[in-house]
Amino acid sequence: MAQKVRVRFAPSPTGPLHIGGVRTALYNYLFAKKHGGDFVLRIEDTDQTRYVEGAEAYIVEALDWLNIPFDEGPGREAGFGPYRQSERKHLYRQYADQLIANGNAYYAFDTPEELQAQRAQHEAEKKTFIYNWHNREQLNNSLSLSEEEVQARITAGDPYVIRFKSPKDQTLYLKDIIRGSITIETKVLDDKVLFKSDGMPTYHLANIVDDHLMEITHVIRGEEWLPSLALHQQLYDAFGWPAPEFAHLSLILKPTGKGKLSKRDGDAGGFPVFPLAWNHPNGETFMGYREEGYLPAAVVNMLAFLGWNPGTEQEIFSLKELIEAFSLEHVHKAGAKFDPKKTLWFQNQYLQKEDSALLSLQFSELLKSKGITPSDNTSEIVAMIKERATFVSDLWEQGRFFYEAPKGYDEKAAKKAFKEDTPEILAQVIALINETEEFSAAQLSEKIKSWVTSNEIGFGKVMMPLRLALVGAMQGPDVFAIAATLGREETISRLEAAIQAIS
RNA sequence: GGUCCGUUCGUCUAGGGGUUAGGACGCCAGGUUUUCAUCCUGGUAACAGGGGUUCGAUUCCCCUACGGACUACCA
Repeated sequence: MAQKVRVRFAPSPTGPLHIGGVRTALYNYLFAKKHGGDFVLRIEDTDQTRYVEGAEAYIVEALDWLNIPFDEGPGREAGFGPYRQSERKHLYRQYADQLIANGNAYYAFDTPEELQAQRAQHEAEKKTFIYNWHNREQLNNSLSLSEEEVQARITAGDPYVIRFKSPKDQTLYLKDIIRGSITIETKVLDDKVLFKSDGMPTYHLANIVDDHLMEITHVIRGEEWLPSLALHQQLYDAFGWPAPEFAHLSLILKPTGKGKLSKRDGDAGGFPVFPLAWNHPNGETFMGYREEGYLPAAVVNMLAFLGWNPGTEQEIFSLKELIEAFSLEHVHKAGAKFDPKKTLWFQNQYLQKEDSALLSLQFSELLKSKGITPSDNTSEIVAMIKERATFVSDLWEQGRFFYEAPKGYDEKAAKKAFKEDTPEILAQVIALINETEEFSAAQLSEKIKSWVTSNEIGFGKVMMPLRLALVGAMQGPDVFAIAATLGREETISRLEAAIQAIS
């Protein structure tokens, strides 16, 4: 079959996109690109009551930030639109009618209250209420009522829904790319509502109609849809349409404890659960990977490996490599616990790979926010300290001594490094520095080291106070490199300050 | 409760009838760096349990346990 691969990501705009959703989008994207296909974004907003302002824009922005943009969707028309189900409203009714006409669906007049009462009663008797073959003749629908009465009630404007007529005795053999074959007896299925009394289709109907109309070839979605697969397959059959292939992704679980990852886990564990920060209209706020300083490629790489693996031992993958290596057959069946520590590791790997000049642009912004004018050599400074950082924001703690003289000295280190003879030694170092023609790390290193050796002073007595005087703590890159970057004048000034502080 | 899905180191996972059950994160130890981090080397640690099938099961089948999803005129 030479049909072009078309997949869709179909979120409901009820809030921000959680990383589980992001992963579903990512797998869809990777699959589409691997097969030279299209990645469609469809907004499933058939439930008007749950619509949240800004959610759709958030989804679009998140996918763009992550570099997994959709080819088609709201604002990116390609002949299959509109891409919001609310804008496709007029399409669905005729399909529901078609199913009634061919005997696969029926009208039901039961009110929500009546159904609620049925459920309550069944529960009291420890039974499960299922609306299907076993009781639909006793309920209020076009299967139990006469044709005249049905017509009369519809004409009178009685509210009704349209339900799928699930067959009694059929065994369904369903296929899932990840899970293999699944067997279902239709007698346990209920007659799902396809069309609501408010004139909107439910997810089930809209989903099948849209996937068919949009020529979707592969449905890659969350595991929560697995129980609906039987219905969906029956719907395709009832319409006489070829069904797409299905792949159900397992869920992302909490790092500790039981259950799936929820938006609250982020606050509890101190890690983001959303790609972008989100301010809910109701006042709730959630942090995002972008705002916490994660690189989008790191987030994508981490997410890709949550439930999938390439079958090799490589773990760092560019988006291009992911597309190349991705396959649904290698998606793990079991749910994966989310690991914030591993995410940090991915972030660290990507920061190290990031170009220092590029990072220095962001670091410069950070410096400005602290009232510091970035120097011309910011890029070289970043190159020196980035291996100690995981985020751009770490660069400040790792390199602040390049921009301001130490305000004090680490107590423990000072106790160890600053001795009685330290002022004398530092004074001699200053003298040495003044003699150095070219103030470079190499020259400085050469000069001071040979002086230490020939005078048998001991490296600890020189190097430790030197570092402490320049940095304020026992950390950072090579002391001579620091001194060279600081410049002759600043270096001497800091050494003099240290002498002052000790004496 | 019912239906469906799942179960390999603490975590993400590879493997798949005969392997010293491999890698990564984390953790621990050693080395390099006269600091710290990096880096390198090594270590720790797993086939949920019970029955089959088989010469042989971690791998195939069944049961149990545990985990998860679903069970709305939500998606």
